[in-house]
Amino acid sequence: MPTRSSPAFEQIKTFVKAQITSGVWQAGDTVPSEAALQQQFGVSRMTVNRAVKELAAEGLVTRQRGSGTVVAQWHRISSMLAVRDIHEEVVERGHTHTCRVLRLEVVVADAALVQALGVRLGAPVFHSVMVHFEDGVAIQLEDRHVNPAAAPGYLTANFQTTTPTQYLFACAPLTEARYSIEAALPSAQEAKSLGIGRNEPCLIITRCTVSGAHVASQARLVYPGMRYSLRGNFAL
Amino acid sequence: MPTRSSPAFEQIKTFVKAQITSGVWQAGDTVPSEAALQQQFGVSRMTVNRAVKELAAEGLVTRQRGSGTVVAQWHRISSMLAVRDIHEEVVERGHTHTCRVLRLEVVVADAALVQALGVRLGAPVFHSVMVHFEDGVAIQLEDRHVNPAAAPGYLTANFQTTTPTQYLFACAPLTEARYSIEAALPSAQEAKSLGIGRNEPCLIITRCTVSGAHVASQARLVYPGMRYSLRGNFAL
DNA sequence: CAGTGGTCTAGACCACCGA
DNA sequence: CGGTGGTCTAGACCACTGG
Repeated sequence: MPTRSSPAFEQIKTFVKAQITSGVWQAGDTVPSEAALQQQFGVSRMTVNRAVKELAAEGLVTRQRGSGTVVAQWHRISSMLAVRDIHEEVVERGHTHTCRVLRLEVVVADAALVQALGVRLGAPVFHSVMVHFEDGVAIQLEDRHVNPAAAPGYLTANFQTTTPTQYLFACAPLTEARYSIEAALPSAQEAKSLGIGRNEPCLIITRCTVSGAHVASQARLVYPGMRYSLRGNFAL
Repeated sequence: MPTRSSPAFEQIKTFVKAQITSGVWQAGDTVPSEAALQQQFGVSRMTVNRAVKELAAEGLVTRQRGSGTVVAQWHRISSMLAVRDIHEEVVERGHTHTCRVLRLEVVVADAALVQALGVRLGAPVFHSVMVHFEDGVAIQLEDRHVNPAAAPGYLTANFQTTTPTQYLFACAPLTEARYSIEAALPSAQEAKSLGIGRNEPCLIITRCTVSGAHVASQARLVYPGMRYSLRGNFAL
């Protein structure tokens, strides 16, 4: 299966993976040392090191300087859950993305915003609410608060051609983000804006992005449960 | 020459990250070539290569053989969504995990199971339904179908001391998984088992795990929306 | 064509672990 | 102490890209 021209380090990785997935090497077993693999494959140690280092990064094995490499206890099957720009996502599916801006305003920071954005109580904060459509169907309501210090021109942006995510990325390079994913019912206002019933469960992503010293933005993204799901897969 | 405080390749990575997060290098800008960085830092090319290669793996830059390295258009906000064992998860939070088995039986494969598990129509399939409690509060209903070819002893396992996830990990090494996350209402039976209202939205994870040639198991995990959320964070 | 990244070598020194 | 992995060098050849 491995192509003849596949790099040596890939062949070593494939070999080790095969030993693990076939059960020849069980969880907890020690993997041959770099010196041993070097002999077995007739390559330099750097090449073996790269192969095993990458397997460790993938979580298949754990390494201990001085003691050795062992097959990881749990082959953690995991996958990158990426939080992406909605426009990109829709276009990638071959559909058309449109957007309707419902609010674009300045509000005064209350206690919750002080906590979330790190601004002073009563300080001005930008607020936008918009609905994103995929081929005309509402799939996301985006309720966002923006720290003016991170994006002073936010209110004058053209959100017909640029999404808030795109705009914020351009003027406040991302350094950190936190998010949570939960299921809940939409508020009456949200249900109306999305054109769904009040009792339709939604996937709600709350995302807080940090750019350098500022918390740039906090977004509440509401997805109708019937129209959206996150998917992912993973293979060894 | 390299400072003893941190490896040279880490210092190079830190430098490049700083240029990106501070906005000196914008998305789409080309990053200095390996030869240039090699000169700048006075290290060998292998060291520079490792640093930039890892940044590419992290998604901060994209590399094109022959043309060069550019700052990635979107800094993916992403996090590992791991397939984890619920018992581990609860214990890690310092709480007590208990489990009530509602069903443990053999069923006959219908069309949906044929599709999901790759068994023949009418073939026997193991089926288990259990509720997991965190400090006595129901947080997950696990409805699982298991391919007997992957875990012949499934029905005789003691699920008071071992979770299905643990059991399957041990006897069917994982090679592949697919999942989807969505928001939906529980079925009447599920609501009753979890002790929640029929109208309480739930986070539903459907997960299909593959071990070698077999699809080992398909699980439907129902989390009461009020009691569970997925969280993640990301930092450059 | 010259420049880029992808891979690889045959050494090397170091920090760490277990006996 | 010998064995392990972590890092690094100063070369090298290759495949690919661009002008």
